[in-house]
Amino acid sequence: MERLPVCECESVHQDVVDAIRPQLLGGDEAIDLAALYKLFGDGTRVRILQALRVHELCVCDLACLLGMTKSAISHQLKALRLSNLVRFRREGQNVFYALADEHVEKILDLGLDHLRE
Amino acid sequence: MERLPVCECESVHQDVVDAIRPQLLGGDEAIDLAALYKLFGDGTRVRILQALRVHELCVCDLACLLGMTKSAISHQLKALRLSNLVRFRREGQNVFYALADEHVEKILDLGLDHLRE
DNA sequence: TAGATAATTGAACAGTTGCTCAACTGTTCC
DNA sequence: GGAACAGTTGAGCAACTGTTCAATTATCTA
Repeated sequence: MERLPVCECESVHQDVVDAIRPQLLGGDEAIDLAALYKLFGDGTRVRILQALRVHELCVCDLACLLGMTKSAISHQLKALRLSNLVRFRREGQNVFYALADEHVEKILDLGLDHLRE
Repeated sequence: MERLPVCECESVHQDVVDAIRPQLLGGDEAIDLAALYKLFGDGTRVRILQALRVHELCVCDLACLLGMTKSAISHQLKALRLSNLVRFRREGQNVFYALADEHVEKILDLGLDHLRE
């Protein structure tokens, strides 16, 4: 546990800072949260997730839909898979992907709300 | 408007893909959404935003709280400012930052909900 | 079994990102 | 005015990211 935020300033509002400090996100928690949002922070991944809201899709479908190579799509799906944002099932030669839970949809909607003000 | 997603696959589920295509996010919209989430996709920025939920803070306070230089904090605040996630007011030598609206808090909460399952 | 297609993987490369450092602006106080 | 401090800015650099490419795995069919 690192803790020693030496401040370079003189007149900090010490009371407020001290009050906030215990409420701050732990280092790990901040990193986990950032890692989650990082996955939504790429145009390709966002379009994949948005497409999967409508219907489960195989890698081929997604590649076709987004006009990208299967390899590129597969790499992104792997990232989404590792963070449990999507789930998948194999059916013959195809692997179908779907959103893992409704949290993902809520996050997408909230972002779109903000953009559309 | 680019449109020519030639598919490298043979047996795509064409009906589903065609049905989804019009519902897909426009290129710009996907990029804007990703850009928004990208801002939440960094540990420093997330900690800044989380701190600002409690009380408005000056750059110095944030630097002290996070144990980082004022320069590093200021760079991140600039990014948050340019996307209207925070607002600021100058008071003497200090510049106080605060969350721009409650959308930001909602997004943070939704992410934390997901992490804590 | 061999051949075809779907999907995954790892290395490599260009582009991006976040911090540091030094220089600079803006405000207060003497 | 000038010193002191808060904050901003731009260049530079190391670390990270997303795509491409080539090779590989997995499944189906003949």
